[in-house]
Amino acid sequence: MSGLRWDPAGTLAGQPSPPPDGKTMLRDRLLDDVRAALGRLGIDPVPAAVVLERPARPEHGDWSTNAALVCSKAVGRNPRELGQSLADELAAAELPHVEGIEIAGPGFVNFRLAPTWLHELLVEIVEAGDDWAKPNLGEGATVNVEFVSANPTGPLHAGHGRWAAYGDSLARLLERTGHVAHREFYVNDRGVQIGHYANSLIARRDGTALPEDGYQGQYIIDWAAEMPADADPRAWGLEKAHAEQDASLKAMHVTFDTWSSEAALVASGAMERVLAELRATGAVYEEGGAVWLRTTDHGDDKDRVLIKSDGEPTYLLPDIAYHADKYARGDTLINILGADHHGYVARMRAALIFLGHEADSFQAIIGQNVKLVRDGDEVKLSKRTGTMVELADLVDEVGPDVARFAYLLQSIDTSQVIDIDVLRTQASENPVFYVQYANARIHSIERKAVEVGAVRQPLAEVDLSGLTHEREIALLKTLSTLPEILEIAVADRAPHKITTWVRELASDFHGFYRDCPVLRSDVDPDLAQARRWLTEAARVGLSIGLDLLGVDAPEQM
RNA sequence: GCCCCCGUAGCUCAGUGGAUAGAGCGUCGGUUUCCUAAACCGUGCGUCGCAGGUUCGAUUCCUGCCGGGGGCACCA
Repeated sequence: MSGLRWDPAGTLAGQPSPPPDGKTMLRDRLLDDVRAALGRLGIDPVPAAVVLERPARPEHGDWSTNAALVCSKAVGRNPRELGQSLADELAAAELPHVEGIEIAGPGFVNFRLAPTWLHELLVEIVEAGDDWAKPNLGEGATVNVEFVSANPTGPLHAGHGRWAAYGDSLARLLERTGHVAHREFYVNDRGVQIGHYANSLIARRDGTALPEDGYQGQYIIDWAAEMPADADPRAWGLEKAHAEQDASLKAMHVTFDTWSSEAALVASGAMERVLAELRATGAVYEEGGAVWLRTTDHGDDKDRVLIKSDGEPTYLLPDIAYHADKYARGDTLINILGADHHGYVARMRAALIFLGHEADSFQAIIGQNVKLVRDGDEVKLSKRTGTMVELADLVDEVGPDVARFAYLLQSIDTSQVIDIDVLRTQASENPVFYVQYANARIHSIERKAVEVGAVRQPLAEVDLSGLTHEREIALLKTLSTLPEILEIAVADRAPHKITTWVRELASDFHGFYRDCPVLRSDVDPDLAQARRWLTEAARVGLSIGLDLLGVDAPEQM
């Protein structure tokens, strides 16, 4: 094989031009070829179930298709025999980069690719840099992501950190895939809890007994001591809680575009307007002195009260007004909620449908709760009882990177145990450092190169064909999966899939670093240049992955 | 009773329609004249909770059951 080079016209010598949209489309091209070959074998239409997938085992090649398994019944041929015909047909087509086509197992057709496709990929990654792997799935669609939304009656606790990390990372994922994300925090600065909170501050300031429904946390005592004598405890308390929460979130590198005040919304008359709108749909009725919404029309298991028989609105009514208002800041609403709120979803969706919104424009993500462990015992997180671990303290102790990575290690569907002692004392063996260390090693190579005067030649002048070591191939293969990982992660609302990928990438880089020296004197100069650029591609991958998690990529550790 | 999530290696968890189910931690052992050993390599006898069903094929989808967590207000 001759060396693969990048020429100024933007085509790869000896290879077809890359697709104009710049997407990594080898897989799509291969699938098209498979479908065309099936057509020539008389299979029409080709079932949608025919797909290309990555085999679990390397000896099964780089790509595999289930086509023969899926189609055998329809054409009355056994899968292996049909697979053989398909393999022959595809072999005759002499597809680019395809080095071998074999039939295996029950009838899989496996493709083995030449390393040239990975060399082409390397060029694509390096040329695009941080703009690589940006599939435009959203096409500019606006998405409102509401998360955390803790009551403004105290500081955030360590459990809130999970929602902060998850919500922000999901927003980053949406932004990378062609959506416009709007991060929003809803402040319930109205209602009975606020009264209890203000009264607790007053009691602590005056040294009187805490009211029955008061907040017992130490922070109330501290804050009351800070409160100026002439301050309005309610207004001051709300501002104080907001400032503390905002500071904790910023320490985690999470910032919001909008903090929405429930009190301001209600004062604007939005609640009355939304009630009138609901009445206009005929979905509102009175019974037992209360005003009800017929949410059972749209999947709820019982109707819900909007206005209690004492004339006071329930929490639901302002919440409906709020969600309706959010559509001004996003065509799709994503709400990230704790498991204890799952019952709330059906009634809210029903209300929004009555207001004319599409059922799937409101997406609730129900995350499982966080258990906090310290000294081997669970720490209950409650503002009321006073035992709590503040998010600010946790982040202060272990840093934002350790915290975010820990929160994003697992699926949001799994209840999570955060062991503070593990985060703190095992800091050096924490998975986040494993990934960051890979990045630090990349930069250390460049620092060393400068030190010894090893110049990196322009990519266009570098022969990449020497990149055939299994470590080099493994690293490139993992890089190649990022676009599809991104698609899956955003579709599943699953940032932890990025965490998994970035750990895999770091692992591949550490293996490469160990076995494939870049600057050592006994390395062939052409190969050394190719490895310099492979290192750069790895840097791009780590940078994109860590950025999606909101974790820094330090150049030195 | 009804609804949601989970049940995979000693522990913490990935994987979610494919061919012999994977990582990290822990255990035990090995690797360094030149880019950071925060690394690398080897070491795992797992009924993928149990039973049916759908499918050419199920840890993955469906149903039932068992176990764990969370909900089921004219509270928020």
